[in-house]
Amino acid sequence: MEIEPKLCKVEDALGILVGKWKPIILLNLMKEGTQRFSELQRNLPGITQKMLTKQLRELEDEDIIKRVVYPQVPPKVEYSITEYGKTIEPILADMHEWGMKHTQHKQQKAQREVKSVSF
Amino acid sequence: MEIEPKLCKVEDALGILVGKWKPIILLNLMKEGTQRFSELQRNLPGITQKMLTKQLRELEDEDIIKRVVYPQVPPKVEYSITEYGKTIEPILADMHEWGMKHTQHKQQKAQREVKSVSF
DNA sequence: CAGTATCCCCTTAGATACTG
DNA sequence: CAGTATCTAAGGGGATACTG
Repeated sequence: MEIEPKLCKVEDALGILVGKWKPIILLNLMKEGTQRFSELQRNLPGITQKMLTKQLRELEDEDIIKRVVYPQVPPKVEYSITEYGKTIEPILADMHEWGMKHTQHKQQKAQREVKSVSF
Repeated sequence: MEIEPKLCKVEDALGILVGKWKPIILLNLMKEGTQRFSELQRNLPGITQKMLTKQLRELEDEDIIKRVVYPQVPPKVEYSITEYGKTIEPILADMHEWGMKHTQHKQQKAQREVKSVSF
């Protein structure tokens, strides 16, 4: 690999994904496609309006998602992944895969530790 | 791709990398190999002892790095990437690559915005 | 419906000083 | 050398109420 630590851009990519709700928001939009604000809120149990708004704005600022406002009453706002945003999908997929293996790894480690102290 | 959002393990992988110094610590250990506490501190300008200790402990807890204490005076402690820890290297590489493209993307976007308001 | 505006808590991270 | 311990500031995130 050989990434020169001084020139490291990992943080830049990380910054997009960091935020309690960002990965799950992205996965939702990627899987379900375009959604309204209220739909997203329904699909993200526990998120508050404030947090949903904030995370969406940040993702929008990075060009990962697109926000379309329909000038009508009551308001209608739709969110979707941009073409550019789709380029981050493989990274999410890899992280998901690694995360699954890591869950396993930790379970195995925990098992070993239990055995070594039991008698 | 199709990650089921409810079963998403992205957060688990993300948790390993999140922390102001973790990516750079990992890249240093991956590139330079085994290093002592003081070497790491030298290679990470600006980090405090407290932060370095904390991030190292967290990475150690996740089995990503290994800590070896030599019982001598003055103390000598060496840190290195575990075999298991190396499995996260491709993800760092991908994030670095994506991060470089993202930097470009943002610059191009900024250029377009400057042009559209100039005359 | 799709947000703002407040208030509040907790965690993260930095600065600094101390120790086996 | 390789850490702890303590204090503090800043920000992330939650609960709740209000609005065009």
